[in-house]
Amino acid sequence: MTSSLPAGLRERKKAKTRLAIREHAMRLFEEQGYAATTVDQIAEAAEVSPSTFFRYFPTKEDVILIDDYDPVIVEAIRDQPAGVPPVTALLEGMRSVFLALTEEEWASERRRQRIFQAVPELRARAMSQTVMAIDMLAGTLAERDGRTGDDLTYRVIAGAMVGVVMAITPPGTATFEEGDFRRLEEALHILEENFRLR
Amino acid sequence: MTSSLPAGLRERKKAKTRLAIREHAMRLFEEQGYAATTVDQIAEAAEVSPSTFFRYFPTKEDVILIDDYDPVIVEAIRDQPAGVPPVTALLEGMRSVFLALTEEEWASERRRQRIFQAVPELRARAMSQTVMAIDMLAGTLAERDGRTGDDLTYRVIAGAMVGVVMAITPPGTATFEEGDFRRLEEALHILEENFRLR
DNA sequence: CCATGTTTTGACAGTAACCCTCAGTTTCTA
DNA sequence: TAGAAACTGAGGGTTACTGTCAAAACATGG
Repeated sequence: MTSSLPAGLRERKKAKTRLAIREHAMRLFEEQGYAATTVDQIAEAAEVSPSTFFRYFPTKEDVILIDDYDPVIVEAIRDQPAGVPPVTALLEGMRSVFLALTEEEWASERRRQRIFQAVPELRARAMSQTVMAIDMLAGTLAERDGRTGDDLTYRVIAGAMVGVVMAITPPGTATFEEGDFRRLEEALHILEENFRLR
Repeated sequence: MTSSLPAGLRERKKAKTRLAIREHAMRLFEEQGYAATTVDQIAEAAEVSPSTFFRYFPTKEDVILIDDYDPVIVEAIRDQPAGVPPVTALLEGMRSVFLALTEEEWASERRRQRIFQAVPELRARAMSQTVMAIDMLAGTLAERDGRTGDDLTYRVIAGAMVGVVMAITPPGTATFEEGDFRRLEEALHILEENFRLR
């Protein structure tokens, strides 16, 4: 999932530059804080010009906000067997992706999350990113059943799932990781039993 | 809900200034677009200095993002009779607030929403604001039952409700208004019937 | 190996949001 | 009515972000 075809020399260099910028940015954010770190500093540390920074990342926020796992989760959901109902397909898809992460990837993810939590501005954008995932998930679930993503049923299920994930992520210490899966399952059971209109 | 006690002269003048800034900002956003409108223009139109603008609103975004209805909804939920289950209390609380809005208030709300939709930056912040409402709703629901807002049950219900609201708000044309209530009820029924784990 | 076109890059300048300080004025309180 | 406290206006400084343009690095056909 990480290794891709080397394609051309140009592509490889680009990927390298991109990684260098992100790595140095994360380090500087941790050392000095997000606000105190200027784009110029990141650019200098990564040995590129500030304008190059903005060619790779449209905003300073994006250098840390970019999430690589969304497309992978979509794939995993698509791979669930046909009989599995939507909610279960969602849950199992997420589970399979997260369980496949290496310890290194978890560590990197935790670093990101820790920086998010400390900076309200970033937290806000991360949340809105999560909300946008509703569309994607609804589309994937609908497709599995030969329907379109406009179908209210799939939008509702995807929305509820995303809502629950956000709700059970503890406000302060939140880093969605392995142990949190048990809580998600518990939450879904609670929802199943308590979501009664009358 | 709009009229408050005049308190002192100072308070009244402050409220007036605040309203003037918001009104002129909305007008300019509609006329020239959000990005093309500078804070200086808004300040001049409202006849205050730019620094005064920032004393009333921490950022340019906040001038349009501020939502007056959250505390009102909380009140309405609190006012639901004791026997009513959480999901219904939520729904009925929202209904009572929205039905009480005057046509003028709906019009103003629609203006806000229309500007949101056009500007991705604002949409993002509006969403994250909605997500933050989960905490508030969970707390209110829990309190009704003599529990604390940490209780997973209430967090899950509030999260699912907020997720569903966001999911059924159509991506493009969205302005959450009167007719959308029927859709919310429909969505909740769908969730009730289809949220089965196996 | 070289000539061609495409992509990436860095320097520079400009705009606008945002923050701070310092007077001067207005409003509240005793 | 005097002093305290808050509000206001002006100006300056920092930084994120955009655009242009020429130079350099790379890919490709002969």
